[in-house]
Amino acid sequence: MALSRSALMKRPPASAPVFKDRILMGHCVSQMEALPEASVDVIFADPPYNLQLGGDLHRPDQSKVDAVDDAWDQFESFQAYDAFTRAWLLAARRVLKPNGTIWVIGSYHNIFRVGASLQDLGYWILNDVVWRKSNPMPNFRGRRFQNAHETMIWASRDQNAKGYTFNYDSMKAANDDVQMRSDWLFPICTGGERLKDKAGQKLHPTQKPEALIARVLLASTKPGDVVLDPFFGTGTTGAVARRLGRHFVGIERDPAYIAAAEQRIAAVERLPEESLLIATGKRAEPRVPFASLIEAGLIAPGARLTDAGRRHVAQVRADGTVAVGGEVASIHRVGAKVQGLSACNGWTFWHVEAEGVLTPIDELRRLVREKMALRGVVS
Amino acid sequence: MALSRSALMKRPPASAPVFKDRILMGHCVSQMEALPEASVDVIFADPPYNLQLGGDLHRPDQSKVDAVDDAWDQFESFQAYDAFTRAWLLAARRVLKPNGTIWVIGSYHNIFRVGASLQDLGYWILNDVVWRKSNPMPNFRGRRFQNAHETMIWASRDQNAKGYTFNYDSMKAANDDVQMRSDWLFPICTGGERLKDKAGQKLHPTQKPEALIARVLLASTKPGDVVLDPFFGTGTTGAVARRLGRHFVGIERDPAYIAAAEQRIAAVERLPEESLLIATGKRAEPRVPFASLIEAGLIAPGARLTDAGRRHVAQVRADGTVAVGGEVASIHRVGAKVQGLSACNGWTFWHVEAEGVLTPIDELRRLVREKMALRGVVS
DNA sequence: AAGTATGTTGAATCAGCCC
DNA sequence: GGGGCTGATTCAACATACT
Repeated sequence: MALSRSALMKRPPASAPVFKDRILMGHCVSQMEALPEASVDVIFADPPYNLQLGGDLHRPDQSKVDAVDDAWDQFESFQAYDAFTRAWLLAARRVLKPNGTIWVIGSYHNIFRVGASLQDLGYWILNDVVWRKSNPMPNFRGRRFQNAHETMIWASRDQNAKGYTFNYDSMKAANDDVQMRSDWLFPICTGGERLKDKAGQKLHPTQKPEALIARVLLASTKPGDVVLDPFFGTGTTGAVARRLGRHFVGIERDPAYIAAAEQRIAAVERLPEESLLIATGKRAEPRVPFASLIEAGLIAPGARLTDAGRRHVAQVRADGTVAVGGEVASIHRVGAKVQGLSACNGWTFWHVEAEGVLTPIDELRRLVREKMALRGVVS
Repeated sequence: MALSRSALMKRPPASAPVFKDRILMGHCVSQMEALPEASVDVIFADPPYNLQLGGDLHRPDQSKVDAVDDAWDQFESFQAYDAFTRAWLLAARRVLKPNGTIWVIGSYHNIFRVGASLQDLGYWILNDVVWRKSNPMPNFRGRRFQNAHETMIWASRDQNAKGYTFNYDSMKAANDDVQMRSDWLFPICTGGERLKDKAGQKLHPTQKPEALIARVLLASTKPGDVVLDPFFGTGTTGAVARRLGRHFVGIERDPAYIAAAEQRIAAVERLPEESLLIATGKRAEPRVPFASLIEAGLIAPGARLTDAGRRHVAQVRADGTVAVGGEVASIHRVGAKVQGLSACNGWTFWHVEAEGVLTPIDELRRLVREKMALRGVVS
């Protein structure tokens, strides 16, 4: 057999476009419609905010605030903005893999409409995440609270999609060993990170900080995943994806932005492989049937298991089940039964006694796993 | 002014609308329709969130989470929820004075629909304000980010209403003389503040902390103003309004909640005029994720950490974990591992080397904290 | 009395795999 | 695709009991 199955599968069909690590010029809806169905793992979208600014805004010293007044941010009405939102969210959903997820960032001007459209189209919200800006623009007129945050919505493609990527252990380890919360603190994009034109003016009005996108991708993608950004702008998503060993697809209408993004991304170096590994917890450990402990000779059929308080005793049977009284079932079922609970982790509940010392059977499982790793059974 | 229980229950005569400091029993829409037009200064609304919970949820210790499964939170569809939302927002808008404002609190389950409806009905959003919970419930299954905040929308009755109340200087003074931001940190309502029944069970499943409502009223009302709460529950809004010298109108369907609210409010003493400023409590030391050091550029992915004696070396990964040998985990876990201990403070154990000098990463954490303090984002 | 250990609880859309 | 089994998963406050 000359060609392995995996080799065959890796080759893209001749008809499918090679679209990874490319910027597609054009409107986001038509460009997404041209992409293969179910082909991207994550979408990060920073759509127009539909800012409705009245007149010009001036600082207390009378200098004019450089507002977002680009043509692409103007919509005639909420209805027009909704129609646009639904169109691109629909096209995005087709491109997303069944277990893919989407992130959309916005402010109070547009995020409520985006969130409602997401729900209407069948997406299932997983979290809303607040980007707390450590250095937001002040409210110059003193008529409102300082607008110090933006909102990101993280949603799966379908309500019942349970297999989406969330690097829980990685996030927790990076956050002092407590769960990562839904409010994140980052500075806005300034200084050397902010792209400027030759005149020293900012190239894009709403360039997002790379740190923000980095946490998004580290949380919800694996190395090698494909990340689509339908409002690519100057390519922050592409730059971060490349640095983190993810593939990107960008869609952008403005050739000037595309040129800036290409130059920017080309200068990005991918981090070395070993810096990109993701912390994994117990969930990623290989399964070990309890019977393996018997087969490995670590526990003999007929041996007695007890809980830490020696209140319950179970007898090990040759087939990997255990018995308490007339009850014969798995270590988990029996552990639950004797405690009157609906569930129980038998690995941590049951112990074996040797010379008066109790050892949790989870310790024996660890030994089995070590052996498996040595034999190369487990990659 | 003494409030008797019978006085609280008295319905206002239709001819002379004396409706201040009363709880009206009934459905919020019909009760609001019976109120005079343009008669209240501020509305604070905590509507049903339309949580769509699946099965039971258990904590890791097998205890069952007491879910919000009350009938009033059940809606057949998003469409049904939208119809309900539009109905009460419409009735609320009629009751609101032209320069009045409305606050609505919600979570990602409902807040996007509320926000879109507000905009559709002609309200004008002034801010969205994030309530950051200092002690939120964890995500027990580790499948998402910890849901650590709720969102409040603050809106004026009309786009062109410029005369709404915003106590800018009061807010700024209460916030160490920097503008009050749109993200507020408060603990959830527990302990002595949480109303309990005779059996010691919580009286209401979603009682809000008084401190949160107090900041809302101190920001957007003047003493003597009338505050309407169409989902009065156990009367947090009424209690805070009375304490702060504002009038309230409550609407509530459940007689048991009304009885509890009456008793609660009757026990509240109005604060003396001069003491109506909020006290701000800052946490001792803000938590800094190790990942923040990477995001701040103080440590690069791939950098090497060593202990003070240079006996151990760990490599920093892009996701905020570190690695020694095959072990990938937090700075704390890896520090414990290499020393053969069960625990370790990674902040003081690990160092970075620059020009031959070892610096504990705790020093870098200190720098991050200083920056945060300078920007006023600690609290 | 002061500190330590243990138990309880909160607006929650909270599994993955094999057969 | 459905059914069944395995076995992984929590943070900050507050309350209570005990040393």
